[in-house]
Amino acid sequence: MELLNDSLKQIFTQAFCDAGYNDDVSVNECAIEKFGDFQCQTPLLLAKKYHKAPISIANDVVAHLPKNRIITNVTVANPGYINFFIDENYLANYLQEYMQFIEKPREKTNKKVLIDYGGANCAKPLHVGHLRSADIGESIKRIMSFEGDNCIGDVHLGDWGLQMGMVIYAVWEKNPNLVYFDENYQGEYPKEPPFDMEELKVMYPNISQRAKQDEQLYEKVKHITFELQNGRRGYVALWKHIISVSKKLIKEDYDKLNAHFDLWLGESDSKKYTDEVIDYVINGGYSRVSDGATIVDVSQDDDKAEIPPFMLLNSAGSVLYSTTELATIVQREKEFDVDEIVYVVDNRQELHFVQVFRCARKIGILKKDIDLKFVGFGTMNGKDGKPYKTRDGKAMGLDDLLEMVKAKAYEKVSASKTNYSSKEIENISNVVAISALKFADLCVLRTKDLSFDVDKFCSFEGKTGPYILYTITRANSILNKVEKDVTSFSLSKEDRKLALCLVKFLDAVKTAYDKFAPSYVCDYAYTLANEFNTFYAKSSIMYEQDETKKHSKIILTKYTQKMLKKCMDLLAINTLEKM
RNA sequence: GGGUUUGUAGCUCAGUUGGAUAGAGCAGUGCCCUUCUAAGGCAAAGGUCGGGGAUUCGAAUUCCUCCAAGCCCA
Repeated sequence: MELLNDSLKQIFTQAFCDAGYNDDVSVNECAIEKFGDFQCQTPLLLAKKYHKAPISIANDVVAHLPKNRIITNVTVANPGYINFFIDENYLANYLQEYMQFIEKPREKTNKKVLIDYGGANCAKPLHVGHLRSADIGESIKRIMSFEGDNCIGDVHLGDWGLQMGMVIYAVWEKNPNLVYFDENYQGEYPKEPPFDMEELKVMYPNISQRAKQDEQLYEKVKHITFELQNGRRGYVALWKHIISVSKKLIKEDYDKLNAHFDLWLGESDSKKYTDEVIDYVINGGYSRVSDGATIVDVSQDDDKAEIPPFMLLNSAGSVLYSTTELATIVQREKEFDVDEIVYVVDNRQELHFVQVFRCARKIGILKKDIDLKFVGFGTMNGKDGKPYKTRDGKAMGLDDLLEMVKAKAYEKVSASKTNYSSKEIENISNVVAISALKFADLCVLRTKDLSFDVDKFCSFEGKTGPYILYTITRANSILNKVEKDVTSFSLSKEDRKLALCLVKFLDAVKTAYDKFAPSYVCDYAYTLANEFNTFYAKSSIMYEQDETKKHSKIILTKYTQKMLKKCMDLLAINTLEKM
């Protein structure tokens, strides 16, 4: 279908052309509502080029506007704006077509995108820092899919670090007689892990805490990790158990946030490509040795400041985080044949990724020109402006936060609605809590740091997730009480604002797509909900006497409900039928 | 020290390639539930857009400079 923006642009381009101005024309929303739905500011931009007053250009153009059924009530305002409204009959038809159009799946783009947005560490519980990556990444994946890209989400677990050594130590401490610790053991290791999920949960925090004060313990853990990475059989077997139990735990947490990954790979999975990468770099002559470390220079002439070299191997000859990252890119090309990789990670990692990306390009290890995108997000800060920590200096656990918000929601639901069963109250408060949390996280522009504030996440009024959910339930409530299959539709003056808002959905999604920023979808959802609530308060729908008017209002209600659900789906936030 | 990001209402944040009167939410004020869910609606109030300079018909937006903070690298 031809979108309104394109039609408008076409009409104005024609008019400018006929009036003798062969230029790029743009049409945007009118800044002042009473003057029009849209406006064209192009005369202001052309004044200099044609040495003419913008107002006279505007008048010229208006005189040449081609006949059409879209634009009405055109006016020219100083110093040279062309303001106009959209014809209501046209809008009514357009809206109906539009609602059908967005239901249909987009044409596929042939672009295969891998989105890296988990980053949880095995054996460590998720904390508030993981919230943004999961929320933003999942939404970006859905937005890109909506626009037709073929998306794969990878959790990219941290499964190769010191925390693994800590857990192995904890297992040893509990039972040093297990076969995993017998160096002479040659046989098969047990299939069942020697611990369950609940036990695993406390192992890392316990040892981590103690290792901070106990240097001997810390050294032991480091040694275990070293032995694990060098392939000690018993440790590797135990490590596999830790990974599998850990994945279940982590999946539970991500499920709560509605973040669903297609791939459950970790840092260790790219291990098989690291030797190849190292050979490629060294034999290709791309590296040099500096202070014992093997590095690759990645600075460019046009850099304002010198970008530090990419480090392939440290002075001890060990593989580094950056090397693993490079190997992961190679893995993603070989195994998944991706065209683009999107990294949804904390802004603070930008330099690291710039080095990795540059190194990958410089050494030419990739077969095709993969688009490597750093999509950084701001840090969750405490009220002091520094990365958020609880009183005992730790990042707040995701579970603790969830419980707090849920308790607040529970209080609210059970206080206001007495006729709900306890099960319903439980379910409603759960969905409300998650929506509050996710929406608060998503509605701030991705790149900005955001201040962590429990009260904000617990707020259910105003520009919040629950407000959107509430609006949907209000619409549902009406739709459940009226005749549903109405078809006659015409727009009255008072309802045109809601209709105009509905047809802006695709613009919002497009912006979100271009900027990798779900906040534009949040913004749109809020504006639409707000518009609907105004419409709701102003007019009685069930009791409307005029049949045509009533039918039209029902259809608008249905459209709004659908659209809001669609937005929430793109944000990966669950909605409710009633609350 | 180098780089980078940010500074907009009391607080948290929007602000399209420079455009008309800088917008929301929260907090606070005043209204609106015998009609569809008041987690709502309406109205008013709240601003030297960090300071100063430059560019021009026109700057929160571009440039320069200074101030303050965060982050990364050393």
